Formats: sequence, C-alpha cells, structure tokens
Amino acid sequence: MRLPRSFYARPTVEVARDLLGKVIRHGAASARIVETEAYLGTDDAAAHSARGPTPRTTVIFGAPGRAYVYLIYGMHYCLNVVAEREGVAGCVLIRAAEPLAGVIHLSNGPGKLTRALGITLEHYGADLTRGPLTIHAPASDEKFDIATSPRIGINKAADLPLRFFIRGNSFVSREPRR
DNA sequence: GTAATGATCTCT
DNA sequence: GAGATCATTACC
Repeated sequence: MRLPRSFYARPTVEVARDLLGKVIRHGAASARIVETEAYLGTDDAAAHSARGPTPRTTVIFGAPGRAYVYLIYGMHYCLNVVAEREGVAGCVLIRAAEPLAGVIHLSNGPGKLTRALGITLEHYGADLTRGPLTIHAPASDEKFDIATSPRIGINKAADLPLRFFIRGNSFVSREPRR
C-alpha cells in the first residue's frame, strides 16, 4: 500500500525516521529503505534550502510527498523526499536501500542507489503517491533498531544527529567519519 | 560572463 | 589520498 500524502506532511525528522523499513519502487525494481538523512529548511546550514528557494530547490518548499532529485559532483544523482506541509522547507535524503526485486548490483551510497533504481532528473518533482516512482509500506512489519548519527559528506552543521539507519543492516552505506 | 563549489564514488 | 566532471550558485 502506498504511503498517503499525510505521511509526508509532518516534521522532516519524523518522516526521515519513519521512512526506514519502507519500500521504494520504480517500475519493476524495489528496495527497502535502510538509511536516510533529514535536511531541514532555513535553519539547517547544510541543506540546499538553507538560503531560501532557488530554481533548483523550489520543490523543497512545495507540496510534500514529491521527489527532489539533483546532480552532485557532476556524476551522481541523489534522491530526496519532500517533507513538511506546503510552504515549509524540508526533505529527506534516501542514502541506502536493500534490494528486493529487479535491482542489480546495488552497492552502497546515495549515488549508486539512484543509478541502480534508474532515477534521474526526469523524476525531479515527481509525485511519490502516484506514478512510476512510489514508496510503500512493507508487506509485513519487521522489527528493527533505529540508530542515529551525524550526517555524512557535508561540511556544515556536520555535528547534528540527523542521519537515521537500521542498526546492523549490511546495506547501510558506512559509518560517519570522525 | 566567469569562477567556485559540492548531501559522491572508484581507484591507488 | 586524489581525480573525475558539470549543474547550480554567487558575484562581477
């Protein structure tokens, strides 16, 4: 069952934590989300939305439950889910997922994840409650421990504990640097 | 118009 | 530890 719009229209940190264990599906490919990071609005120096809306980040300020996709370092796409109600910035970076079906040779990290699922800039602004790219509740509820750590690969606000992952899952990208 | 930078990955 | 590689952004 697809997650309803109301799932996304909540505080970014709650959405990030609750996305763990959910299933992302793109066409025939599906994977279980095991690692996310929360990027807040204008109070978060590390977020793309920190300095107000720009042409690239307008979707972050828009309706929740949409995809924010961007190209990083000229070679990798990253997939985010827009959270918070319309008009408030906030998004969740999907960092890693455990392959379930149709995903070939998925290695670690957000860039490889989008490549494995076939996500590109075409999905910028895509509605995740309908269309080819969707997020679902898992078929059966599993128990797992949620761990928290600082976010990875950023230079600002690097001390905030806004990364969430399933403890012990081998598909989690890596431990944060120290 | 020009220059700096980055929510990464792979190889050495 | 460094290079690949380019859209976006800030500044002139």
